Amino acid sequence: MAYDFATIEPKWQARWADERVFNVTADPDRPKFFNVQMYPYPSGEMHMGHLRNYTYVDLITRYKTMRGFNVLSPMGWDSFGLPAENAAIASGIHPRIFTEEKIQTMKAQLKRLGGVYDWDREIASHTPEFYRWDQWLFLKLFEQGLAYKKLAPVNWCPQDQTVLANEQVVDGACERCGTIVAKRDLEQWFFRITDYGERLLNDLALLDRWPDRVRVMQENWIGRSEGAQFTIKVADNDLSFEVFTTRPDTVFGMTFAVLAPEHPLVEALITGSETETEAREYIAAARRASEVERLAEGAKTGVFTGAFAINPANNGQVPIYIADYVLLSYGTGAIMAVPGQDQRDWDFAKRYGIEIIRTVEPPSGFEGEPYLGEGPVINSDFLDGLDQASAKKRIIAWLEERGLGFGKVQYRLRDWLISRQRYWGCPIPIIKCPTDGLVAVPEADLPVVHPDVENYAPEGESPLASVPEFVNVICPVCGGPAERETDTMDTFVDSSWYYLRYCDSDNSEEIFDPAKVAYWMPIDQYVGGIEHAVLHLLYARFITKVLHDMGLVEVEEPFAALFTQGMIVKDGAKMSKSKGNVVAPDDYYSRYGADAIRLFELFIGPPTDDAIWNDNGVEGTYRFLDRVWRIGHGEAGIVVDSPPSEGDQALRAAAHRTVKKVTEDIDRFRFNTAVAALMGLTNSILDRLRSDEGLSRSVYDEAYGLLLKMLGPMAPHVTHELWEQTGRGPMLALEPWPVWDPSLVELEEVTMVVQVNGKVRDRIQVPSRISEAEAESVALNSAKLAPYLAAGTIRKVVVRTPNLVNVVIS
RNA sequence: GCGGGCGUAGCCGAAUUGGCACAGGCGCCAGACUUAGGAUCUGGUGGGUUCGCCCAAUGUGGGUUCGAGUCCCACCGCCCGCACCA
Repeated sequence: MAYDFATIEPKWQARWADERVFNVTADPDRPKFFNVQMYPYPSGEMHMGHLRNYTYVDLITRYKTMRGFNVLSPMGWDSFGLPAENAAIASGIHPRIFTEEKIQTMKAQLKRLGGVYDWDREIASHTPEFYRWDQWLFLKLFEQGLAYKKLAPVNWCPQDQTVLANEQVVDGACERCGTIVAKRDLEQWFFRITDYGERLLNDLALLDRWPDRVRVMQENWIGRSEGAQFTIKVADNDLSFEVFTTRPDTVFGMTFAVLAPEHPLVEALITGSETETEAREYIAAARRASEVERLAEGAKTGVFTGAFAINPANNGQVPIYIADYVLLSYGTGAIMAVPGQDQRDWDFAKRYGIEIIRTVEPPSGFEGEPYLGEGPVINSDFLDGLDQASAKKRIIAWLEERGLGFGKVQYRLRDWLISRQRYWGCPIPIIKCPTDGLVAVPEADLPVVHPDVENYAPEGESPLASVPEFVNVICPVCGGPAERETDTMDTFVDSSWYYLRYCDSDNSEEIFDPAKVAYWMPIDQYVGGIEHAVLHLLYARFITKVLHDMGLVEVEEPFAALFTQGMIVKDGAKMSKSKGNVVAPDDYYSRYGADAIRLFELFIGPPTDDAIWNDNGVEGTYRFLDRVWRIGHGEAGIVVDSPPSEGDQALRAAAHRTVKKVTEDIDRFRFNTAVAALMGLTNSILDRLRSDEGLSRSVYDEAYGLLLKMLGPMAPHVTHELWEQTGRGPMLALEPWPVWDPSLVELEEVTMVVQVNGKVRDRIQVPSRISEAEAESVALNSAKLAPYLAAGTIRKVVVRTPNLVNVVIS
């Protein structure tokens, strides 16, 4: 009879909760394990793709618990954000009501899957109890000058009616809604993450249990480059501009200079020049162009300003151009152009007939085009003959001696734009006073609770601005009338520190107790999607370092180990509501139960890889669990009260080998092969049960007990029920993880392969401790080898005990 | 363009170190049970076979090696990241 998961599942879910099996407190006497999944946005919709992650995290919680760790596995909700707000605009329902309903739905789904968390520590970022500390954190950054407001050209999403951080712009489009972003000059709040750029880069080396590709992505994003910055004077007037270059060694090859169209000096240079009209048209066109068009690599175009620059190295005069291939936002927004050693400058010089001077000797036979490789410096006065590294040092020293420039490290990383013109986010705790400027809300007045509004739709500014009772306030410094900041914070601010709050979630006096954080941090296993490789994960590292510097957090890095799981793909696309290819779990729950779903999620493929959904897969794992059930209920064969046969002994050894295999596979995140190994063990038990002599009770009890324990974290409901029903104990989750007997794992006898010239010609059972000489002798005496050996002369015998002998003949 | 990864059966995949290629599952075929089967169970599932075995095979072509899915080179295809960053 098929097992009754519909009864078993609620029973055990209730017991885990009622007996508080997975609720924990800091205990310095026990090794801790802090297991966290990136807290989800409460969309309310959970499909098979989501369940994969939750299954992994729950498996780790249960496995590490059985391994003796004090495991903290909390859950929370990234519950501010646009979907709730957009739903509110559409329906008029308050985003809080909408969000809290979704949270309840998702929580029920997690419980239905059998996920166990310390729910006492549940947090939700939209609650004043949580966002109060967002605001507190903001004030701490503000005090230190790490939060500041400035007028800057920023990314504006016309669809969402809000600004976006650089990290949220993908290929020139809003990463949320795909709308092409526009540039706007706006006063916005920034976090000074660039102050931490070097540390964020260097400390990537500490993250040896992160995927390489995530580290590489962060490295690229931070984008460190070494070079020099120096001043270039404009001929015939007092103007000058700064340039940054990574190739100061090629300065003698500068044959023109380029300013970005938005560069502040441009106006002065073109006014009254013979190319003024042309230049103004070019600048206007560049401003009109979208980011995507600007970034599309194509023909290098530009306009001569009519002005000339003086090369500080040799005082030669070169033309100054405006060109949109130079970006205002990187470096100084102006470059020295050296076509001999730079492809872009070469393209531009060719187009406009500008002189090209090589300053690096290309290898003989090198044809055309800029030379980017190493070679002796030429045409460069006192640098001639040097290699590139020496020339760089020499020219930087030369510039520094004369006060013309200096060596510089440049980062691609920009400050983090954190203000948003939306309703459903944490209010920024700042008061704008006509007398005192930007004033911090006193800590005692936190939280700045965000008010109800009539209309959620953003219209260029935050909906909070439409609430006079909220906006109008007394300045805490001068007591005069003032106005509140109405922007809200990027939700990535919340997620940059939420995991710390899990350590002390109901603290109403401080953001957290540093002692509790010291016990639990760092997170031993962090699990989430690759899409956060440079967003959340970089911000969280930054904020952790800030809190470390404030003395609140001991660790410098929050996530000791990172696992990024693959997606579930169906019909060639990631499972998502918008693609219309989601597989909802409901049918599978009612037909096969939670354990079969979990097991298939584990089995579907290597956890790091995307996996293709298979409609029949859950049925397969269900069949497997049903076999396990029938074995436990004596429906699958015969258990006999007699001493173990040879076959039984082999099964016992196989069971111990499986313990080793499964333990090692879980430790290295190879859940798919761990499940396969358990299926293999089950098949082996069935073989013995169905054998003519039956399976001896002692071996059956041991092997089946091991199977249940190993399967426990994967398919917890059915295994807990079987554990209890077969009288093994009251709570499988609290049993210790099994250990394998090394003497059993090592086989007594192995099959030795005997090859002739690399082809398998015989297989011989030999003792696993066979000596090389014996192995060779056994192999050469093989009757099956005789005809081959007779046909030639033995040249060599390669022996790899105990697995293989290869006889080379000719 | 730069950087990284991948390519194994009809499908998903396994193969810690260079050492028996394809574990486990899906699908398919046959049989059992059955009023029935889209349930369940059993067996099979590259080709050939005198049933002992033999042969072929890890995208393509080369190389190193006694031995290559694994290492090296070139090519083909797919995926990911970065990309006018000076």
